[in-house]
Amino acid sequence: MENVTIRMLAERLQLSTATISKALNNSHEISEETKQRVLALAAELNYVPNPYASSLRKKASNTIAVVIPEVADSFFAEAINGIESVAQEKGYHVLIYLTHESFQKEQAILRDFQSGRVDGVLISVTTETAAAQHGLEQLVKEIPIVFFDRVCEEITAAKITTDDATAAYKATTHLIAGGCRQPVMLSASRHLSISNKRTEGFRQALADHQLPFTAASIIYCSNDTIATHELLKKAIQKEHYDGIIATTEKLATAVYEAAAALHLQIPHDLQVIGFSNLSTAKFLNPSLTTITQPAFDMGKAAAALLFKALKSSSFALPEQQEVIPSTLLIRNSTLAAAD
Amino acid sequence: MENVTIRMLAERLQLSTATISKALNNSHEISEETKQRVLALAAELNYVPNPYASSLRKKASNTIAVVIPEVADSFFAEAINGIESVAQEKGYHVLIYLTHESFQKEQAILRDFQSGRVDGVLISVTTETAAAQHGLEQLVKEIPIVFFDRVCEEITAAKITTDDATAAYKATTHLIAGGCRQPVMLSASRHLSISNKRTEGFRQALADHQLPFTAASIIYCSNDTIATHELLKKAIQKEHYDGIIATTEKLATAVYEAAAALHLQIPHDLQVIGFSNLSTAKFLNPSLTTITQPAFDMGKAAAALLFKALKSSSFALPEQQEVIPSTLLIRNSTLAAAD
DNA sequence: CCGTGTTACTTAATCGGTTAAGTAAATAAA
DNA sequence: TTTATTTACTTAACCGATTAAGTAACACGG
Repeated sequence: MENVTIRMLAERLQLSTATISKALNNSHEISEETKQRVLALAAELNYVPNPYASSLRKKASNTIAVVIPEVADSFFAEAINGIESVAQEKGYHVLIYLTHESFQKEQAILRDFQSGRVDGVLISVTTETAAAQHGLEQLVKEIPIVFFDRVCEEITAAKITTDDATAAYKATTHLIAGGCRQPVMLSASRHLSISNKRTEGFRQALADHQLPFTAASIIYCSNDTIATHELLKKAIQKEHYDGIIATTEKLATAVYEAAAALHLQIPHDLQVIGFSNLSTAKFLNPSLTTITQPAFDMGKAAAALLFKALKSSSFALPEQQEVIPSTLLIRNSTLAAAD
Repeated sequence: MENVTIRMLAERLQLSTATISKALNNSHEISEETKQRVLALAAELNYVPNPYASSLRKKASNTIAVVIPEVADSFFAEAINGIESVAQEKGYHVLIYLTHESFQKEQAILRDFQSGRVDGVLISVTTETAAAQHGLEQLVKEIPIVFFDRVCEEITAAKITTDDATAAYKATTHLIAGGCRQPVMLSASRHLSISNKRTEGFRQALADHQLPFTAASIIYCSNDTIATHELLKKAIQKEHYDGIIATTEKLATAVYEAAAALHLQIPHDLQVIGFSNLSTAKFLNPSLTTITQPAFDMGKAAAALLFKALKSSSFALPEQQEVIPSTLLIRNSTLAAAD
């Protein structure tokens, strides 16, 4: 059986395709009676409109893109959840693209969006992304786009972030309160504003407690699990760190792995705080003190902002910013009590 | 600036749109020289073809849909990873739809696919889905579709599964070898073939070890976290289970939660095995013995199968089946040693 | 009774590509 | 030299919906 089209409905009912289209879109130009007849036949024949014909004509796809580094990170998984919940409610479709932290892939993906494939974009950039070289600047002007979590500092655009500097400051203070004198921060990128802000909060907390900030205070880790494991083991042995702030979920578990390999007891030999949304954090051995980001809400907020812009073109999207606070959840991988 | 179209290229080069189209598609009808001129101008003007125009005419969207219950489950997160890796390689786009275990949502989503929005579908059905009522039977005939993990037994269609019965049998045997005499299986559905197969493996293992299979041997849990928690606590207290097989990731952590609430020691009071892909399983307290499903590979296999069908229409997709084995990873939440 | 609106449609152009069918010129074969 | 074939294009239809513009029929106020 062929696909049912508007033309088929028109022929059956001896009406023009224009009438059918308008009837289906509940236009005031069409009589109640005709609308009923059209709707009835459409239901009977199981008519489903071709979205691409409609998109082509209307220049709107009812589709948004989500561009993220990976899904297997509970922050992004939860964020997708938030995004999808809003999109589904608004009748939008969600295309998903994984960059795997590759700036090249990210660029290729974004370039494609100039085709009009999507009405808007939600993006969390790769660790390699530095806004300068990027066509991002250009794209922001051409298509509604909302950055979330990993944003580009240099670009004027809509952004949903969490309070990274404050969170890092709190985490660091918490480590110090637990007796830590040699804290280190594991960072995933030198370029990302999110990383720099966390570094800033970390540095500030060290300064406020008269602890030195040196070259050894930050370790930049790659996305390569094995390399990171080796790097961590060597660094911990050499520098005798007594506290670690892991700024990504993967890095947090990497620390547990390294500690196990070096026979170090968490938290007595080494305190650990992770930026993580793992629902299993409290069941880890020992349970992991976390900076928990409001992933679901950030996803929702980003999507909501985007849809607001899509609805009214007069809405000045690029000026919107929102910061949703993270929470320090104190568990057994650190020593200080809650205050 | 307006979007660049094929017509604009045509006017600039004093050629017909047909020539431009063919040149861009590297048709043999076009001279090398003209192709170069077209490509050069396209690059210069940053031409990106409108996918919807092309989809409309070619009746192919270069897009697939992934329909799953949720993303915040590491099985599905990894599966998406596998799917996306294949899709990206083949130049396909991936639409994602979350059913949140709602059969109604699932139906609405699938119905939309009759519009031609996607060239193929990868689906893992909801816990509520029973094939019979479903329009699934119909859809399978109309559009290439591959079921993965949670399949519909009654439907003849392409399926990628893991060895659920065998895995459950192994898990049960392992519990029994550790001294368990009152094992219980936590199931997420009465309808799903995946659940029934696991039940079957469980039942068989009990029978082979002269243990009774009663109404209390299986607990059906809903998707409601709080209700599940209460249900679990009560059941464990009442029936004095000494071993639990949690058939979903969420249920595994729910068991840890319930055990903590009841002050039960895992594994001494209660052994636990989870069907789970959590990368943190080995860091849990105690580390969790898991049946680990090959999530990434199942995603890849499902996508590969789908693309094979999309490439050649003569390929008999509905007859394809593949079973990829799961692995029992023995850790500290159970007592028996590896054999 | 005439002009003005309103109602309920139809006609035809349009979105931006793709492709079957046609054509003119050049080349090869007979 | 004539016919057949190949090359490199063009023309125009088409995919399926949307929408600006047009129209016929009827109602209504003055």
